[in-house]
Amino acid sequence: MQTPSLPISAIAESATASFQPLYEQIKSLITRSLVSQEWKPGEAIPSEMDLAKRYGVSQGTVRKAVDALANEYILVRHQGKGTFVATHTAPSQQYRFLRVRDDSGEVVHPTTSFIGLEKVKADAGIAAKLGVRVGTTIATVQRVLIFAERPLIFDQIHLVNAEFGGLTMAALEASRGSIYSYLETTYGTRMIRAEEKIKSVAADKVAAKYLNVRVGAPLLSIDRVAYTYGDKPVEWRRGLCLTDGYSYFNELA
Amino acid sequence: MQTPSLPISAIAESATASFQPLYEQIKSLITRSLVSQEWKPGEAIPSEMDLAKRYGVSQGTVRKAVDALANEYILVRHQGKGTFVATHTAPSQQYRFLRVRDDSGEVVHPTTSFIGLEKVKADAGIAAKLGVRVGTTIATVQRVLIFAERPLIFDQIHLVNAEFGGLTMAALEASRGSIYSYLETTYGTRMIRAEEKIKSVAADKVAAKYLNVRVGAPLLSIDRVAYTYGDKPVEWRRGLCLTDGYSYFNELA
DNA sequence: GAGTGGTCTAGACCACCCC
DNA sequence: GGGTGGTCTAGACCACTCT
Repeated sequence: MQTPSLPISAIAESATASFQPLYEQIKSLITRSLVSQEWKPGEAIPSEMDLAKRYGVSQGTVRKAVDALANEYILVRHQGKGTFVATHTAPSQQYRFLRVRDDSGEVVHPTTSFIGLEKVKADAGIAAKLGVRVGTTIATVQRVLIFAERPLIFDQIHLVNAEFGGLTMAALEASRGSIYSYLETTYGTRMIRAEEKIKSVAADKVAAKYLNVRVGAPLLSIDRVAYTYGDKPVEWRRGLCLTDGYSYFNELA
Repeated sequence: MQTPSLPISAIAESATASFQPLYEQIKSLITRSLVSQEWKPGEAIPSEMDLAKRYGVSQGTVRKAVDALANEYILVRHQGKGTFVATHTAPSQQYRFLRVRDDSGEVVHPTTSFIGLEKVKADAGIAAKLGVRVGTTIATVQRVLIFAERPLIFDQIHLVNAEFGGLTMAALEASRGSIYSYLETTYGTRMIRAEEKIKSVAADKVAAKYLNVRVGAPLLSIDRVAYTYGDKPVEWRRGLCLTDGYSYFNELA
């Protein structure tokens, strides 16, 4: 059969000029359920057969949609068990976006030392990066990441407060893990993607103090905007990183 | 039918303990033809139906293998025309691995100024990175990349000479494009993947001279090993990069 | 054994390109 | 019109997990 019973959005879809494959529509529908937290990080989603019935398409089409989401690390498949909403809480996933490793390529798990948390009003620069109005309340976290006893990264992390109300220093310190895993378990918001801009800068007084180097020492400045489901930006951070014995690793394909 | 006529390698395969899906085997067979240059960069490979007949599998299985290779930018599909071996020669692909853009994210196409070419014997460090024996002849190219009239990157590029015999300054200068597109058209060797290690360093005398900055200015040091078909390393380079008005962009997923 | 995802096949029709 | 890749379906069997 070539013309399947169409999913809910199909009628609206066919009215638009741009053609969208069925599996893309299914992908959007699944994403919608993730945004609405029908299925939360760590939980199993319905089986492929069930989803096929629900959306009125074949199992193969659901499979293609799930394949795409699994490639983006939004879902995770486990043969014989089911398909799960991806999570940052597993130890191996705690620092999924951290590309700094020791020079040999060995992954080093850092510990965190929190410095402070304050709520500020967004200026034009940060408002643009986070897609909010100027003056929106932003939570700013300062911390140092320590690799093998050495302070290596000084982070300033800016979060949209509306998304993460009630964030406190005490809670962060108690969480003892990565910020992302805390935000995920507490607010159900998972970072699925990020963009980084890297520069080489000289250490200023503040960075020099926290990283224990002289003013003027060369550091990596790593700017990051992180996005949650539906490509919504929710975090902007700047990390200043010492690269003495450590490097930023990247794969190009 | 569940048991298809098996591809050539299947008998050997079934004897080994590790199971490999058919489409992975097809992928290897296609890769083998790329390594042997049966199909060269820019050329079309046989249609999916033809490949299916050739390997004795269904079109769907060939499709899955080609899908994987297309995702790795090793092959490129064109609906209605065919599937082609990917190439670095198209203008948009000339600088596929170059992640330096101006701060707004705009792609800037640099021009090249070659400084010199010499052939040297590999020391232990470079031999390890390129997977060759110590003492193997290496061609070392020095150049500066110029972005909007400004010298921004000073590169030292090391190539396995055996792979690229007869490389001359004159040929490089005449090529007027990226090194990769020259190597690809001249030697049929295409870079399919690369790994970079980034540090922040202070400019030394040489870099300061070529980049027109003071000694000690902070620069990105970008180390790269590039691999061709079959994950064979053939190039190691170090670029020293000014990040004044420009940044290194990265996508994390 | 029942249920899940993983692989493979066979055949249909669509969208695109070129003759 | 004929060939190419792109989408979708239907059904089979395999591999893994849990009970």
